[in-house]
Amino acid sequence: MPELPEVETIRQQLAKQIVGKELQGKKVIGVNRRAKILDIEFADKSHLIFHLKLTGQLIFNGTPGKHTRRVFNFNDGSCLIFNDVRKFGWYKIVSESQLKDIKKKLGPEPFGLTEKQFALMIAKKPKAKIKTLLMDQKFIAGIGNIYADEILFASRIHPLRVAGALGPREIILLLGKIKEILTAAIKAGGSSVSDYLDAFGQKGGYSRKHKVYQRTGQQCVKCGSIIERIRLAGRSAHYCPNCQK
DNA sequence: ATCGGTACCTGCACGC
DNA sequence: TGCGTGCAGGTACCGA
Repeated sequence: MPELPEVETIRQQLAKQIVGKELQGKKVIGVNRRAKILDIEFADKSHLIFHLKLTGQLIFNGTPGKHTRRVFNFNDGSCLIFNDVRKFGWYKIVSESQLKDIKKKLGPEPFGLTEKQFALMIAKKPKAKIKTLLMDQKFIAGIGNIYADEILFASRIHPLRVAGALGPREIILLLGKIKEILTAAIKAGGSSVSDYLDAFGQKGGYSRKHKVYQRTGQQCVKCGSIIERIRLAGRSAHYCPNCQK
């Protein structure tokens, strides 16, 4: 499930619980995130990294169930449960240099981007549809289907618009909304559409704030028009036909 | 080089 | 009740 806000929520929660503990004799010295990858860092410079894909969960001190793929036991008796209904998620131990290679292939983290940098990135992809770009992890890291839809609604940009057609003011607005919405979603503990749970097994509160995602056929909160859904690059795109041009 | 379509896997909601 | 269809927070791989 998780996109940047969900992985970041789990990261913050886990960091408080497991830093300083030992897993198979290796001391945890940090819990990091890059894009949608969660990274548990050990004192010996190895890293246990996870990608939760659509339905992965990491529950601290959870109870193993039907979809539990792995239980990680810490030296103090606590544990971390990895659940994944659809089995797309993965975890592996990597070295510092392997992790560096993985990170290198990803685009920039949204929060560090300046308007100038973002405008330059957009200018290099004039023909790409804007929603496809937002979800491209090599273009910008961490945004998936939920937040791409919500960000475009907040920016009043139609998902099929081509990047080259965005004006300078729209590009600045878009970057602002990317940061604003991701920040708000982290604050709310992410979005729970169906499977997502945080590291304590709780649902995220941001789903209640979705304005377009999975609101097909319902009224736009701004103008009352009916929210539409189209197919784009194999995914659903939800948008308000009146607000988003 | 960049696009869309498909595959990976399981479960759920819906219509007949 | 049961079956078939379509859909789901992601991404890798394929051929056009």
